[in-house]
Amino acid sequence: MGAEQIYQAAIELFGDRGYPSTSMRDISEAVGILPGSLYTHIRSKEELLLEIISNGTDKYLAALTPIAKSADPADVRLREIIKAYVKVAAENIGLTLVATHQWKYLNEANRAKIARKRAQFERVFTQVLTDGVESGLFRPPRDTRLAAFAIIGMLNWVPEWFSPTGAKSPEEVGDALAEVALSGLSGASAATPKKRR
Amino acid sequence: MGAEQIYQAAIELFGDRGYPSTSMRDISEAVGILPGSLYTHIRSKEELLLEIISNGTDKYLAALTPIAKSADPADVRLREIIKAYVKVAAENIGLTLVATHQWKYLNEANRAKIARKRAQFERVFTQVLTDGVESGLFRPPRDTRLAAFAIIGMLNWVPEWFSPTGAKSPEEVGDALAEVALSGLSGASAATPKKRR
DNA sequence: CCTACCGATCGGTAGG
DNA sequence: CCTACCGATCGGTAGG
Repeated sequence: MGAEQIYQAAIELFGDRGYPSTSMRDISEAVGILPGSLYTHIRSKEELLLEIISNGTDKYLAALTPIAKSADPADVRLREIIKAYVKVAAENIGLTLVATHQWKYLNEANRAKIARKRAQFERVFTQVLTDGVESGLFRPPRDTRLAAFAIIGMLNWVPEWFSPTGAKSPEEVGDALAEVALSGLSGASAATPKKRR
Repeated sequence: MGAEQIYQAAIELFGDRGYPSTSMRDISEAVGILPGSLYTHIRSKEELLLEIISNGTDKYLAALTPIAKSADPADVRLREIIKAYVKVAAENIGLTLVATHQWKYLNEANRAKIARKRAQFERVFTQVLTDGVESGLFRPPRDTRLAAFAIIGMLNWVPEWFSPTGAKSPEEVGDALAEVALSGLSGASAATPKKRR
């Protein structure tokens, strides 16, 4: 038995009930030891949260950054980034919920560390959007950062409704969201991307 | 002095720190009375949260439902719904954050009440999307509910980044988000809606 | 609206 | 990893 089981239990519990209303006693019950014994494996509740959020954000950066930096056209890159996000989110719902929302409960120093990673995450999107505008693939939006927030918001909402046992696969969800982001809902089928396989 | 000040203080505090980590003592300090005195005006912390979320959700339903039911074409309705959402969100950031995220902390009976209102909110979007497909204004999406979640997610993210003192007005933000939702990022300017005034 | 207080629960530790 | 416990804080109440 090790720290790993404690982290896994904490991810599920923090994701379900939130950090402040998950007690160390809840976590200790989930892993089957007594509350005080947790502290052989971890330093504090705060450190547990920091580690989870830090790893979670890193997982997204590792999945998205290579796509953003690839040589593909910006529209292809945006589509792949969206699909990659949905895939990671579908496989890590609890982790994603914690990383997206619960950094607010970190102390100031730790929140600053995570803020840097979050800014990096944001830059993945603004970079691809800027590239797309410069290469003439995207209409110049009124504000690039705002357009990035539109896409990021769409994605951040996924773990709130996606069901691993539902009818839609992560692939299908990613395709559908990429279509909204790239072509919107209205307009002719000319803008509709061809189904690839 | 009355219950109103307590509600206002609770909205700000719940929005900033979250429900579980806001204490009744925090709220009592914000309104300038002692903790026990709160209970002359409110029944419990739970009831305070329920009232806030219920009113918040009602505010959105009141703003969006009439637009959804209007006789305008579906694309116009969707644009107006998005703009109305952003306007309400910009004027009620704390309230919106609480209503969107903190219903999870309600007990089961109260959570069920709010779930009904949330389903109604969701139907505003699916209805307009369905209308748009039937009238030929929208391309048939792979899944209407999923397309609705894309738009809702985009909107739910707004209170996380919108700044009332920032450069963009709610109007501008609403226009920009409506453009992404309706036309997407890529494609010809033919799909770009004309600026209206 | 205050004084004074309740039992429950919190994160964490000393000492084994 | 357990026993036993710490001081702090929690939502809420009785009685005025």
